[in-house]
Amino acid sequence: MTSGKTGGAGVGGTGQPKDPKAPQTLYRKVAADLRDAIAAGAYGSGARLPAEGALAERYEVSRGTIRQALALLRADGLVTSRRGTRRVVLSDTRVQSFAELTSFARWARSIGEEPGGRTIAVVREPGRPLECEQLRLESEAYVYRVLRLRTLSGRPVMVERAVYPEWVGELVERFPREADSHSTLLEGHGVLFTDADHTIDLAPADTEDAVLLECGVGDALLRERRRSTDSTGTPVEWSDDRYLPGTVAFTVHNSTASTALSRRTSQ
Amino acid sequence: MTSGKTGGAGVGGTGQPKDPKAPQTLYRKVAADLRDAIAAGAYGSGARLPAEGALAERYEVSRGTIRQALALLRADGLVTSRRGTRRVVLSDTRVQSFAELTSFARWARSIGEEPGGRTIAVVREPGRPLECEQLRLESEAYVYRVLRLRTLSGRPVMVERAVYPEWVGELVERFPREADSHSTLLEGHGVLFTDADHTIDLAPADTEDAVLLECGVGDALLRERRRSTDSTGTPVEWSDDRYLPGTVAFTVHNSTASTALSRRTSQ
DNA sequence: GTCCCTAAGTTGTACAGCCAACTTGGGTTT
DNA sequence: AAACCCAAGTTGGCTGTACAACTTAGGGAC
Repeated sequence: MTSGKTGGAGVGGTGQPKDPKAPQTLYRKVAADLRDAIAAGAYGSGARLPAEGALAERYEVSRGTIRQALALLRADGLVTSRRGTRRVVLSDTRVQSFAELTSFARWARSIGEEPGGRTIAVVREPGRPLECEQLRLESEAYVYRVLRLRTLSGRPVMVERAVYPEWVGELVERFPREADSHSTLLEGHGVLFTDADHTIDLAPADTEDAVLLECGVGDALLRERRRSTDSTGTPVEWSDDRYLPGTVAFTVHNSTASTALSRRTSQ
Repeated sequence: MTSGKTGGAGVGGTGQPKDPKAPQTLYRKVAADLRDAIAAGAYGSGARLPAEGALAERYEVSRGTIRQALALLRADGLVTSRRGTRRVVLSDTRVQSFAELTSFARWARSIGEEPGGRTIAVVREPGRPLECEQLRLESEAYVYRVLRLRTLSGRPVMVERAVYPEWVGELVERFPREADSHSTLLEGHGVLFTDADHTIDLAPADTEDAVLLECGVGDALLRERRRSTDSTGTPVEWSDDRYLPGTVAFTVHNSTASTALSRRTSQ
């Protein structure tokens, strides 16, 4: 490298819409550029990536920055990393990871379907013990409970029972009934999701589920319970989502390098 | 710090059995020690961790090493990390993450249950198209197909249909029929799992499932399909596991910082 | 008392360098 | 021909430094 003041030798890839909330740091730009390059087939699946040093020269950044960028790809399972040999491209499919999972609407659009949402009911009442615990509120604290039916291209697919603490619920209450995505609306009000804990198992449909999803009472549904928190670790949402069988599957990549996925005994 | 040659001011925590395969690097030791401290309640849930600089002094390592250690805890959702303020302890429950998930036996023991396994059948035959694709073999390549019934304290809980490429299958074929854990046996032969992709959804029991799990044909089961690879990215195992409802749930932590979890349309 | 601003503390980003551990390929030896 | 060994290349681990971005608490102005 020559001087290293005016950085950037083509990191402004135009591949996909960037997450508006992600800070535009050097290593994120490099990671995004490498993602684009891999998705575009610049390095075929199974090909070996250039050495870290070579990438550092190309992007005119230090090797440490390159390593930060590659760590992101590594965590998503896009590339290997083994001491002694070059990194290898594992998958050339794009992973949207976090944002896609926290928002039903964003996920739906990413697979080319039209998301829909209809709010059935919003009530404010004292939270149940489990809910208060999940939201880290003192028991009996008031919460907002929102029942929504989610559709994919008009077809009912999922029943969402979300619970919010008061400071969030007051916002959600004012959202339009037909709003596509509560999470993007919340972002507009400064409520950001940064972490989520998911529990995935199987639950029988109750009468409400059966009516909304047009299935039989007792039919098995795929259930995802989720607690989302903001950057301070404060719980923002606790939700119980139930999907019709065959409409959705959950995928996880985990590695010895990072990522927490685990089994749990039910209840 | 004074000289920084003879390292280590008490990183030899004796909390839990260490993963024998994880290299004993400095930052892993620090991370393990911090995990132990958190689990032991040294910093109550919600407490603020010491600053990185303070930890660096205490452990007599550089701040960079501390940051590597904290990144591990961050990825597991144990602590927050926000610019400008100290890290906050989020959860004081231990997460075993990878090893626990890849091995049914290890998971079972971690929750205090006695794992059991009975191999029903082992056959060598040409792989089906889906299987060959998952294992990255040319189509029609020979594979080993292993059917096992897994029990928890004697109770049948899961049917495992694993498919291995020949070089692995030859090893598995020689394992005892009642072996608890194939994955630990494979480790003994130098076959290490480092990455896994999981797909979780719901599947109806076929006649074989019904007989083994003592449930009705067509009953809904929680299905986990998993492809595990070694450190070079070579697929080592492709498995279809079906759990009786109510016996297990899958949990994931994901954050904007790392981790890939996503929805997928079924099939 | 309330508001505002500043300063100290803390984490994030980036850079540079050094050595260890490991892989690979090629040449040498047997 | 096969086995062996060595050197070059590459990633992992660790240290040190510097600055930017952000939070928080406390003091001062009003």
